[in-house]
Amino acid sequence: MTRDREATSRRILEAARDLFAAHGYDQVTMRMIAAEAGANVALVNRYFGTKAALFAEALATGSTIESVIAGDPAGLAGRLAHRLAVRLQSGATEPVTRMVDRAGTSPEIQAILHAHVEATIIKRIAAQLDGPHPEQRALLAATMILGTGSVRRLFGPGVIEAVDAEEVEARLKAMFEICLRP
Amino acid sequence: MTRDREATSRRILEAARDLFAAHGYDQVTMRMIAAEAGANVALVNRYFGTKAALFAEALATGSTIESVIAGDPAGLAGRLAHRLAVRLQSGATEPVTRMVDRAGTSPEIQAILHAHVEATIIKRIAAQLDGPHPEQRALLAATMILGTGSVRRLFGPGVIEAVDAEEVEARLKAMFEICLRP
DNA sequence: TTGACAAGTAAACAAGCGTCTACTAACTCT
DNA sequence: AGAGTTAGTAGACGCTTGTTTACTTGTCAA
Repeated sequence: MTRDREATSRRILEAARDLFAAHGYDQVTMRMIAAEAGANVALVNRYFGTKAALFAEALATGSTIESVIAGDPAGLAGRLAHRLAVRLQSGATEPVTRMVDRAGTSPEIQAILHAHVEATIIKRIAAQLDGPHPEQRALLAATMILGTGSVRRLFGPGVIEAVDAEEVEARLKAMFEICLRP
Repeated sequence: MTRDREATSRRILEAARDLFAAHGYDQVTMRMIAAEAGANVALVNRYFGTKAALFAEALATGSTIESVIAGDPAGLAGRLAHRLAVRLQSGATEPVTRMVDRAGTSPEIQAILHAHVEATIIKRIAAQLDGPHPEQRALLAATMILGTGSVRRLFGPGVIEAVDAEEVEARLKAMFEICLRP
Protein backbone atom coordinates (compact mmCIF):
# COMPACT_ATOMS: atom_id res chain seq x y z
CA MET A 1 0.00 0.00 0.00
CA THR A 2 1.49 3.30 -1.08
CA ARG A 3 1.06 6.03 1.49
CA ASP A 4 -0.35 9.19 0.01
CA ARG A 5 -2.34 11.46 2.25
CA GLU A 6 -3.51 13.74 -0.52
CA ALA A 7 -4.77 10.92 -2.71
CA THR A 8 -6.47 9.16 0.18
CA SER A 9 -8.25 12.25 1.42
CA ARG A 10 -9.37 12.99 -2.12
CA ARG A 11 -10.76 9.49 -2.49
CA ILE A 12 -12.61 9.92 0.79
CA LEU A 13 -14.07 13.21 -0.33
CA GLU A 14 -15.22 11.80 -3.64
CA ALA A 15 -16.69 8.71 -2.00
CA ALA A 16 -18.55 10.93 0.46
CA ARG A 17 -19.89 13.14 -2.31
CA ASP A 18 -21.13 10.20 -4.37
CA LEU A 19 -22.68 8.34 -1.45
CA PHE A 20 -24.36 11.43 0.00
CA ALA A 21 -25.73 12.15 -3.45
CA ALA A 22 -26.97 8.62 -3.96
CA HIS A 23 -28.52 7.82 -0.59
CA GLY A 24 -28.82 11.00 1.45
CA TYR A 25 -26.93 12.25 4.47
CA ASP A 26 -28.64 10.16 7.12
CA GLN A 27 -28.44 6.91 5.22
CA VAL A 28 -24.71 7.14 4.68
CA THR A 29 -22.38 6.02 7.47
CA MET A 30 -18.76 6.89 8.02
CA ARG A 31 -17.94 3.23 7.58
CA MET A 32 -19.65 3.17 4.18
CA ILE A 33 -17.61 6.15 3.08
CA ALA A 34 -14.37 4.61 4.29
CA ALA A 35 -15.14 1.32 2.55
CA GLU A 36 -16.02 3.05 -0.72
CA ALA A 37 -12.79 5.04 -0.55
CA GLY A 38 -10.77 1.99 0.42
CA ALA A 39 -9.58 3.72 3.56
CA ASN A 40 -9.84 3.27 7.30
CA VAL A 41 -12.73 4.83 9.19
CA ALA A 42 -10.47 6.68 11.56
CA LEU A 43 -8.88 8.52 8.67
CA VAL A 44 -12.19 10.03 7.69
CA ASN A 45 -12.48 11.68 11.06
CA ARG A 46 -8.80 12.54 11.14
CA TYR A 47 -8.85 14.34 7.82
CA PHE A 48 -12.28 15.95 7.93
CA GLY A 49 -13.19 16.18 11.60
CA THR A 50 -16.86 15.31 11.78
CA LYS A 51 -19.43 13.86 9.41
CA ALA A 52 -21.13 17.22 9.03
CA ALA A 53 -17.85 18.92 8.21
CA LEU A 54 -17.17 16.27 5.59
CA PHE A 55 -20.60 16.92 4.13
CA ALA A 56 -19.85 20.63 3.94
CA GLU A 57 -16.56 19.99 2.17
CA ALA A 58 -18.16 17.61 -0.29
CA LEU A 59 -20.78 20.24 -1.00
CA ALA A 60 -18.06 22.73 -1.78
CA THR A 61 -16.63 20.39 -4.41
CA GLY A 62 -18.29 22.60 -6.99
CA SER A 63 -21.39 22.32 -9.09
CA THR A 64 -21.98 22.93 -12.76
CA ILE A 65 -25.15 24.86 -11.95
CA GLU A 66 -22.84 27.80 -11.37
CA SER A 67 -21.69 27.74 -14.96
CA VAL A 68 -25.30 27.51 -16.11
CA ILE A 69 -26.14 30.65 -14.17
CA ALA A 70 -23.08 32.49 -15.44
CA GLY A 71 -23.24 33.84 -18.96
CA ASP A 72 -25.55 36.06 -20.89
CA PRO A 73 -28.33 37.29 -18.55
CA ALA A 74 -30.75 37.43 -21.47
CA GLY A 75 -30.57 33.68 -21.95
CA LEU A 76 -30.65 32.79 -18.27
CA ALA A 77 -34.27 31.64 -18.22
CA GLY A 78 -33.68 29.40 -21.22
CA ARG A 79 -30.54 27.87 -19.77
CA LEU A 80 -32.17 27.15 -16.42
CA ALA A 81 -35.22 25.67 -18.13
CA HIS A 82 -33.08 23.40 -20.24
CA ARG A 83 -31.12 22.28 -17.22
CA LEU A 84 -34.25 21.42 -15.25
CA ALA A 85 -35.89 19.65 -18.18
CA VAL A 86 -32.82 17.49 -18.55
CA ARG A 87 -32.82 16.80 -14.84
CA LEU A 88 -36.41 15.59 -14.99
CA GLN A 89 -35.60 13.24 -17.85
CA SER A 90 -32.11 11.95 -17.47
CA GLY A 91 -30.90 9.42 -14.97
CA ALA A 92 -27.51 10.98 -14.60
CA THR A 93 -27.41 14.07 -12.48
CA GLU A 94 -24.58 15.95 -10.96
CA PRO A 95 -23.63 14.75 -7.47
CA VAL A 96 -23.69 18.08 -5.67
CA THR A 97 -27.18 18.89 -6.92
CA ARG A 98 -28.45 15.59 -5.62
CA MET A 99 -26.73 16.13 -2.31
CA VAL A 100 -28.87 19.20 -1.81
CA ASP A 101 -32.07 17.27 -2.47
CA ARG A 102 -31.24 14.35 -0.28
CA ALA A 103 -29.63 16.20 2.57
CA GLY A 104 -30.83 15.44 6.03
CA THR A 105 -33.05 17.39 8.35
CA SER A 106 -30.75 18.05 11.27
CA PRO A 107 -30.26 21.71 12.13
CA GLU A 108 -26.54 21.54 11.45
CA ILE A 109 -27.02 20.17 7.96
CA GLN A 110 -29.80 22.67 7.28
CA ALA A 111 -27.45 25.50 8.12
CA ILE A 112 -24.74 24.18 5.82
CA LEU A 113 -27.28 23.76 3.05
CA HIS A 114 -28.73 27.20 3.60
CA ALA A 115 -25.33 28.81 3.19
CA HIS A 116 -24.57 26.77 0.10
CA VAL A 117 -27.84 27.54 -1.69
CA GLU A 118 -27.63 31.19 -0.80
CA ALA A 119 -24.06 31.52 -2.06
CA THR A 120 -24.22 29.42 -5.21
CA ILE A 121 -27.77 30.01 -6.39
CA ILE A 122 -29.52 33.00 -4.88
CA LYS A 123 -26.60 35.42 -4.91
CA ARG A 124 -25.42 34.44 -8.36
CA ILE A 125 -28.81 34.64 -9.97
CA ALA A 126 -29.58 37.91 -8.21
CA ALA A 127 -26.32 39.35 -9.53
CA GLN A 128 -27.58 38.76 -13.07
CA LEU A 129 -30.86 40.60 -12.57
CA ASP A 130 -31.82 44.21 -13.14
CA GLY A 131 -34.55 46.09 -11.35
CA PRO A 132 -35.71 46.12 -7.74
CA HIS A 133 -35.60 43.17 -5.33
CA PRO A 134 -33.35 40.91 -7.38
CA GLU A 135 -32.96 38.50 -4.46
CA GLN A 136 -36.68 38.09 -4.17
CA ARG A 137 -36.90 37.00 -7.78
CA ALA A 138 -33.86 34.79 -7.42
CA LEU A 139 -35.64 33.12 -4.52
CA LEU A 140 -38.54 32.23 -6.79
CA ALA A 141 -36.10 30.76 -9.28
CA ALA A 142 -34.55 28.76 -6.47
CA THR A 143 -38.02 27.51 -5.63
CA MET A 144 -38.24 25.94 -9.06
CA ILE A 145 -34.73 24.56 -8.96
CA LEU A 146 -35.21 22.97 -5.55
CA GLY A 147 -38.70 21.83 -6.48
CA THR A 148 -37.33 19.98 -9.47
CA GLY A 149 -34.97 18.19 -7.13
CA SER A 150 -37.83 17.16 -4.85
CA VAL A 151 -39.92 15.90 -7.74
CA ARG A 152 -37.02 13.95 -9.13
CA ARG A 153 -36.27 12.45 -5.76
CA LEU A 154 -39.87 11.39 -5.21
CA PHE A 155 -40.86 10.28 -8.69
CA GLY A 156 -37.52 9.08 -9.90
CA PRO A 157 -35.67 10.08 -13.05
CA GLY A 158 -37.46 9.77 -16.33
CA VAL A 159 -40.73 10.94 -14.88
CA ILE A 160 -41.55 12.95 -18.01
CA GLU A 161 -39.76 10.64 -20.36
CA ALA A 162 -42.92 9.31 -21.92
CA VAL A 163 -44.36 12.72 -22.67
CA ASP A 164 -43.20 15.72 -24.55
CA ALA A 165 -39.96 16.96 -23.03
CA GLU A 166 -39.77 19.95 -25.31
CA GLU A 167 -43.11 21.20 -24.15
CA VAL A 168 -42.04 20.91 -20.54
CA GLU A 169 -38.89 22.85 -21.28
CA ALA A 170 -40.89 25.56 -23.03
CA ARG A 171 -43.21 25.89 -20.06
CA LEU A 172 -40.29 26.03 -17.64
CA LYS A 173 -38.68 28.73 -19.73
CA ALA A 174 -41.82 30.86 -19.67
CA MET A 175 -42.12 30.36 -15.93
CA PHE A 176 -38.52 31.41 -15.35
CA GLU A 177 -39.01 34.47 -17.51
CA ILE A 178 -41.91 35.52 -15.36
CA CYS A 179 -40.13 35.10 -12.10
CA LEU A 180 -36.90 36.73 -13.26
CA ARG A 181 -38.16 39.77 -15.16
CA PRO A 182 -38.22 43.17 -13.44
CA MET B 1 -54.75 7.52 34.96
CA THR B 2 -57.88 6.73 33.01
CA ARG B 3 -57.38 3.94 30.52
CA ASP B 4 -58.66 4.80 27.09
CA ARG B 5 -57.06 3.14 24.13
CA GLU B 6 -58.72 5.33 21.53
CA ALA B 7 -57.75 8.58 23.20
CA THR B 8 -54.20 7.43 23.82
CA SER B 9 -53.63 6.31 20.26
CA ARG B 10 -55.07 9.58 19.01
CA ARG B 11 -52.71 11.55 21.24
CA ILE B 12 -49.80 9.50 19.91
CA LEU B 13 -50.82 10.14 16.33
CA GLU B 14 -51.12 13.87 16.91
CA ALA B 15 -47.82 14.03 18.75
CA ALA B 16 -46.15 12.16 15.91
CA ARG B 17 -47.64 14.47 13.30
CA ASP B 18 -46.55 17.61 15.14
CA LEU B 19 -43.05 16.37 15.92
CA PHE B 20 -42.43 15.02 12.42
CA ALA B 21 -43.59 18.35 11.05
CA ALA B 22 -41.41 20.34 13.40
CA HIS B 23 -38.15 18.41 13.30
CA GLY B 24 -38.27 15.91 10.45
CA TYR B 25 -38.58 12.15 10.41
CA ASP B 26 -35.01 11.26 11.29
CA GLN B 27 -34.70 13.72 14.15
CA VAL B 28 -37.78 12.43 15.94
CA THR B 29 -37.47 9.34 18.13
CA MET B 30 -40.17 7.02 19.31
CA ARG B 31 -39.39 8.11 22.85
CA MET B 32 -39.95 11.74 21.95
CA ILE B 33 -43.32 10.89 20.49
CA ALA B 34 -44.32 8.86 23.52
CA ALA B 35 -43.24 11.63 25.88
CA GLU B 36 -45.11 14.28 23.91
CA ALA B 37 -48.23 12.12 23.95
CA GLY B 38 -47.82 11.28 27.62
CA ALA B 39 -47.75 7.59 26.82
CA ASN B 40 -45.35 4.69 27.10
CA VAL B 41 -42.96 3.96 24.26
CA ALA B 42 -44.13 0.38 23.92
CA LEU B 43 -47.64 1.58 23.18
CA VAL B 44 -46.46 3.46 20.11
CA ASN B 45 -45.20 0.25 18.58
CA ARG B 46 -48.16 -1.71 19.83
CA TYR B 47 -50.71 0.58 18.25
CA PHE B 48 -48.91 1.58 15.07
CA GLY B 49 -46.41 -1.17 14.41
CA THR B 50 -43.28 0.58 13.18
CA LYS B 51 -42.05 4.15 13.04
CA ALA B 52 -42.53 4.25 9.27
CA ALA B 53 -46.10 3.00 9.58
CA LEU B 54 -46.80 5.68 12.16
CA PHE B 55 -45.39 8.25 9.77
CA ALA B 56 -47.68 7.02 7.03
CA GLU B 57 -50.71 7.22 9.28
CA ALA B 58 -49.80 10.70 10.44
CA LEU B 59 -49.44 11.73 6.81
CA ALA B 60 -52.94 10.47 6.11
CA THR B 61 -54.33 12.74 8.82
CA GLY B 62 -55.45 15.04 6.06
CA SER B 63 -54.18 18.28 4.61
CA THR B 64 -55.96 21.50 3.73
CA ILE B 65 -54.07 21.68 0.44
CA GLU B 66 -56.73 19.35 -0.87
CA SER B 67 -59.44 21.91 -0.25
CA VAL B 68 -57.30 24.56 -1.94
CA ILE B 69 -57.07 22.41 -5.04
CA ALA B 70 -60.76 21.59 -5.03
CA GLY B 71 -63.12 24.28 -6.29
CA ASP B 72 -63.43 26.33 -9.42
CA PRO B 73 -60.71 25.21 -11.88
CA ALA B 74 -60.55 28.75 -13.30
CA GLY B 75 -59.28 30.12 -10.00
CA LEU B 76 -56.89 27.28 -9.26
CA ALA B 77 -53.72 29.18 -10.17
CA GLY B 78 -54.74 32.09 -7.99
CA ARG B 79 -55.58 29.90 -5.02
CA LEU B 80 -52.32 27.98 -5.23
CA ALA B 81 -50.33 31.20 -5.60
CA HIS B 82 -52.00 32.68 -2.55
CA ARG B 83 -51.35 29.55 -0.55
CA LEU B 84 -47.66 29.52 -1.45
CA ALA B 85 -47.21 33.23 -0.83
CA VAL B 86 -48.69 32.80 2.62
CA ARG B 87 -46.43 29.84 3.25
CA LEU B 88 -43.36 31.89 2.40
CA GLN B 89 -44.41 34.62 4.81
CA SER B 90 -46.19 33.14 7.76
CA GLY B 91 -44.61 31.15 10.54
CA ALA B 92 -47.60 28.90 11.00
CA THR B 93 -47.95 26.20 8.43
CA GLU B 94 -50.06 23.13 8.34
CA PRO B 95 -48.37 20.08 9.89
CA VAL B 96 -48.84 17.62 7.05
CA THR B 97 -47.33 20.00 4.51
CA ARG B 98 -44.27 20.42 6.68
CA MET B 99 -44.02 16.68 7.14
CA VAL B 100 -43.54 16.34 3.41
CA ASP B 101 -40.72 18.87 3.35
CA ARG B 102 -38.89 17.48 6.32
CA ALA B 103 -39.37 13.80 5.61
CA GLY B 104 -36.34 11.60 5.69
CA THR B 105 -34.33 10.07 2.89
CA SER B 106 -34.77 6.37 3.55
CA PRO B 107 -36.29 4.39 0.67
CA GLU B 108 -39.27 3.36 2.77
CA ILE B 109 -40.16 6.94 3.65
CA GLN B 110 -39.61 8.05 0.07
CA ALA B 111 -42.12 5.48 -1.10
CA ILE B 112 -44.71 6.61 1.42
CA LEU B 113 -44.15 10.20 0.41
CA HIS B 114 -44.32 9.41 -3.27
CA ALA B 115 -47.72 7.79 -2.86
CA HIS B 116 -48.99 10.67 -0.76
CA VAL B 117 -47.90 13.42 -3.14
CA GLU B 118 -49.19 11.52 -6.14
CA ALA B 119 -52.59 10.92 -4.57
CA THR B 120 -53.20 14.27 -2.90
CA ILE B 121 -51.50 16.70 -5.27
CA ILE B 122 -50.76 15.32 -8.73
CA LYS B 123 -53.97 13.37 -9.25
CA ARG B 124 -56.21 16.07 -7.84
CA ILE B 125 -54.68 18.89 -9.80
CA ALA B 126 -54.64 16.81 -12.97
CA ALA B 127 -58.34 16.07 -12.49
CA GLN B 128 -59.02 19.81 -12.69
CA LEU B 129 -57.19 20.32 -15.97
CA ASP B 130 -58.38 20.20 -19.57
CA GLY B 131 -56.31 19.34 -22.60
CA PRO B 132 -53.56 16.80 -23.19
CA HIS B 133 -51.06 15.53 -20.60
CA PRO B 134 -52.79 16.92 -17.51
CA GLU B 135 -50.47 14.95 -15.22
CA GLN B 136 -47.42 16.46 -16.82
CA ARG B 137 -48.69 19.94 -16.04
CA ALA B 138 -49.73 18.89 -12.55
CA LEU B 139 -46.19 17.71 -12.03
CA LEU B 140 -44.88 21.18 -12.82
CA ALA B 141 -47.31 22.63 -10.32
CA ALA B 142 -46.09 20.11 -7.77
CA THR B 143 -42.57 21.30 -8.51
CA MET B 144 -43.50 24.76 -7.33
CA ILE B 145 -45.40 23.49 -4.31
CA LEU B 146 -42.55 21.25 -3.18
CA GLY B 147 -39.99 23.90 -4.05
CA THR B 148 -41.74 26.37 -1.79
CA GLY B 149 -41.45 23.85 1.00
CA SER B 150 -37.71 23.46 0.40
CA VAL B 151 -37.14 27.19 0.35
CA ARG B 152 -39.12 27.65 3.52
CA ARG B 153 -37.24 24.89 5.23
CA LEU B 154 -33.86 26.31 4.24
CA PHE B 155 -34.47 30.01 4.64
CA GLY B 156 -37.01 29.91 7.41
CA PRO B 157 -40.44 31.50 7.49
CA GLY B 158 -40.71 35.16 6.79
CA VAL B 159 -38.11 35.04 4.08
CA ILE B 160 -40.03 37.47 1.91
CA GLU B 161 -41.52 39.41 4.79
CA ALA B 162 -39.41 42.47 4.19
CA VAL B 163 -40.29 42.76 0.54
CA ASP B 164 -43.47 43.02 -1.42
CA ALA B 165 -45.59 39.97 -0.71
CA GLU B 166 -48.25 40.97 -3.19
CA GLU B 167 -45.76 41.10 -5.99
CA VAL B 168 -44.52 37.62 -5.15
CA GLU B 169 -48.06 36.31 -5.14
CA ALA B 170 -48.73 37.91 -8.52
CA ARG B 171 -45.63 36.33 -10.00
CA LEU B 172 -46.54 32.94 -8.56
CA LYS B 173 -50.02 33.26 -10.04
CA ALA B 174 -48.65 33.99 -13.50
CA MET B 175 -46.24 31.06 -13.20
CA PHE B 176 -49.02 28.70 -12.18
CA GLU B 177 -51.15 29.88 -15.07
CA ILE B 178 -48.37 29.04 -17.49
CA CYS B 179 -47.75 25.59 -16.15
CA LEU B 180 -51.44 24.69 -15.85
CA ARG B 181 -52.88 26.03 -19.12
CA PRO B 182 -53.45 23.63 -22.04
C1' DT C 1 -66.60 -10.43 44.53
C1' DT C 2 -64.03 -12.54 41.40
C1' DG C 3 -61.91 -13.69 37.28
C1' DA C 4 -60.56 -12.47 32.72
C1' DC C 5 -59.27 -9.36 29.38
C1' DA C 6 -57.13 -5.27 27.87
C1' DA C 7 -54.36 -0.96 28.79
C1' DG C 8 -50.20 0.51 30.46
C1' DT C 9 -45.39 0.02 32.26
C1' DA C 10 -40.42 -0.98 33.03
C1' DA C 11 -36.57 -2.90 31.45
C1' DA C 12 -33.85 -5.00 28.43
C1' DC C 13 -32.47 -6.35 23.78
C1' DA C 14 -29.51 -6.29 19.76
C1' DA C 15 -27.78 -3.46 16.49
C1' DG C 16 -25.80 0.53 14.73
C1' DC C 17 -23.86 4.95 15.09
C1' DG C 18 -19.88 8.68 15.26
C1' DT C 19 -15.76 9.22 17.35
C1' DC C 20 -11.36 8.41 19.75
C1' DT C 21 -7.11 6.10 21.51
C1' DA C 22 -3.25 3.15 21.21
C1' DC C 23 -0.61 0.91 18.10
C1' DT C 24 2.00 -0.57 13.62
C1' DA C 25 4.45 0.28 9.56
C1' DA C 26 6.20 3.00 5.88
C1' DC C 27 8.67 6.94 4.23
C1' DT C 28 12.19 10.86 4.76
C1' DC C 29 16.09 13.25 6.21
C1' DT C 30 20.48 13.61 8.23
C1' DA D 1 21.88 3.18 8.65
C1' DG D 2 19.06 4.82 12.12
C1' DA D 3 15.89 8.13 14.20
C1' DG D 4 11.78 10.71 13.69
C1' DT D 5 7.76 11.87 11.47
C1' DT D 6 3.40 10.58 9.70
C1' DA D 7 0.00 7.58 7.05
C1' DG D 8 -2.65 3.87 8.14
C1' DT D 9 -4.95 0.29 11.28
C1' DA D 10 -7.57 -2.30 14.80
C1' DG D 11 -10.45 -2.09 18.22
C1' DA D 12 -13.09 -0.35 21.62
C1' DC D 13 -15.96 3.34 23.88
C1' DG D 14 -20.19 5.32 25.01
C1' DC D 15 -24.38 6.38 23.43
C1' DT D 16 -28.78 6.13 20.93
C1' DT D 17 -31.93 3.83 18.20
C1' DG D 18 -36.38 0.95 17.17
C1' DT D 19 -38.40 -2.84 18.96
C1' DT D 20 -39.82 -6.67 22.11
C1' DT D 21 -40.74 -9.23 26.31
C1' DA D 22 -42.40 -9.95 30.78
C1' DC D 23 -44.91 -7.86 34.08
C1' DT D 24 -48.47 -4.83 36.65
C1' DT D 25 -52.72 -2.55 37.07
C1' DG D 26 -57.19 -0.88 36.05
C1' DT D 27 -61.94 -2.08 34.22
C1' DC D 28 -66.02 -4.57 33.44
C1' DA D 29 -69.01 -8.69 32.91
C1' DA D 30 -70.82 -12.65 35.33
